[in-house]
Amino acid sequence: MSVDQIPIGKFSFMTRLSQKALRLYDSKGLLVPEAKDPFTGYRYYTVSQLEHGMKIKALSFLGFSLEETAMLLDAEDMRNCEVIEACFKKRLEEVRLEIGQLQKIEGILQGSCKSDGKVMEIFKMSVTEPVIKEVPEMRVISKREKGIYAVTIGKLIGEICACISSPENQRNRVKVTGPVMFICHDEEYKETDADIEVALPVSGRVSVEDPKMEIKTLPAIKAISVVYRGPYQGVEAGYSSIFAYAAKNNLEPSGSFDPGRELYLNDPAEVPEEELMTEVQIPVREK
Amino acid sequence: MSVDQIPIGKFSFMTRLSQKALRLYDSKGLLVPEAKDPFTGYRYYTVSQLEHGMKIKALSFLGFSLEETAMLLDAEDMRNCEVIEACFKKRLEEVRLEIGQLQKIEGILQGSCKSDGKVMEIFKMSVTEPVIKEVPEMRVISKREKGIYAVTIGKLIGEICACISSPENQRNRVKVTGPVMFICHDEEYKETDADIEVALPVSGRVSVEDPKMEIKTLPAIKAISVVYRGPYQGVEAGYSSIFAYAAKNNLEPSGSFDPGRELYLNDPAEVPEEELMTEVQIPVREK
DNA sequence: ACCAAACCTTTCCCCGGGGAAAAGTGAAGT
DNA sequence: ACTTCACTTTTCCCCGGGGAAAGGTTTGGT
Repeated sequence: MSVDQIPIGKFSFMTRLSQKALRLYDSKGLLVPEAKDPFTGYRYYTVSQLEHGMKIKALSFLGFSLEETAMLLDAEDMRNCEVIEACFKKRLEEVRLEIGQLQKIEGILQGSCKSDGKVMEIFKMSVTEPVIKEVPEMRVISKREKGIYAVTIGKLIGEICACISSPENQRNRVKVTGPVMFICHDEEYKETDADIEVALPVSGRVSVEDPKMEIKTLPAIKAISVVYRGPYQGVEAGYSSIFAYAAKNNLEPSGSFDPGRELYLNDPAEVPEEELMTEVQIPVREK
Repeated sequence: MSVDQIPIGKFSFMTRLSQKALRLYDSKGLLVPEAKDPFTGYRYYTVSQLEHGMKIKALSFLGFSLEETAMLLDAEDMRNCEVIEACFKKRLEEVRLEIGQLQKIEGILQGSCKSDGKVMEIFKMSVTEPVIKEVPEMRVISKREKGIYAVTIGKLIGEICACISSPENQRNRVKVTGPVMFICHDEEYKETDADIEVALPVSGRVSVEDPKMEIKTLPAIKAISVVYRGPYQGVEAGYSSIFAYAAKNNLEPSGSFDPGRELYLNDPAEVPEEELMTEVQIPVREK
């Protein structure tokens, strides 16, 4: 074996990349062995490829996908700093989101591990009795967008709040007349690319700049409503008790033609998440 | 559609589980629709299945695998609290590990995003010039185990330290004569189930309790050594520069017959991780 | 020169779904 | 009765490898 004819096993040992990973990188063109025996198919790497392998390892440690990794390495060759920086910032955002997510989970697990014997309580979320409500029509400022729930709802709330607290709207005595609500336009549940509308009831002469932001009147609806209390990701308990109630009382959720709403009754920035209150309203009609 | 003949679309809307997920749960036996049309294959769920669906959603939000979820739900039915608790504790450990991991990544990304223009520096890790060293033989206390690097090494170090600081060994004036080291018995690199030995040079009359802990003498070796400075996950830079040096100087790493060693020259509890020093030694012989 | 051990190759299944395509079916309106 | 649209079904490919199997190769020792 000449110096620059390193078979995969040794190269794996040198770079601390598994053989499996190396073969994958070969097939994706990320790290193609310098030589390949045409008969046996044996891969042969060179010493100069060590460094490249390590860069790949560093980037995938940071959680970049192979596609992004390839792009970053290209950009590095071209000294295209901006692309790299943008990509890093994006990843930083993602990582922070994941950390937040995991910390929530940690809190929940910790809570239920401490209070031993009460482990089962995870399964029970507190939900009020369903009631039928006549919800009057409402004038709202709203914006609709596609995205991921956890991200997009927060973003839209921020944008709407920023808008109504603009100097002009302050001067016009624009007032908020109800809690912020989320209107779910998807029939089927989907985590990504969900069709999300966030609305905030207002009164007064509102002016908007953003062309995608609307002032409109939500129709009056007859809905089954429950109030769910607890961390947001358990909110489906509210949905489930509504649908059970509807089935029992011979009502039909008119989902397709009038979307369901969620009202955020208090502010996650002010109360711990176990005390968050969310009202779920699903429009119904008699069968 | 009778009340308890809910097709998949509506059930998806009610439980906030995607159709894709529901079909998967069906095929795995986690949540099998109450009825299935034998001709068309249509799945029909019932209102009473809503609750079960929500439990699955809660557990998978917590990051349990489908297999674990199935087990947990079984255990809940049998009121088998211990199993549940054990499973939760295990998951809590995992989550904490993941959080730690992500926070490291966050730190690195943050560091390189702030100092703009220096984004490329990620790619360069600081490594000293390789040197050839005659490493003398050494009497060590060691323990060998299979596991995951990040977890097992720390664990073994703890156990060994606990052992040498036991009252009996203190009385016998047992002394630590060198840095703690990790001996890598795997030829190929593997992340999980790695064959890990941790050793600490000692002198004096050492007594051990743990039957898996050994007192032995590591052979003298001739090795290429570099000192790597920086956070541990960049240590492969050290390996890479060693192998490049070996190739250039016509030396052959005798990996298979004498394993490589890593010496941890300072303590992660005392210095920030950018100042961690790790010496890598790869035994060689002339070709 | 031969054998065995160590090494390499490819292929297929697994995780937990998302996305898309091709095809069959239901309910509703004309 | 017909069409049409909305719904459902299946199957296949994707992420980033880990694990295993079945088979060819190279090396080292005798």
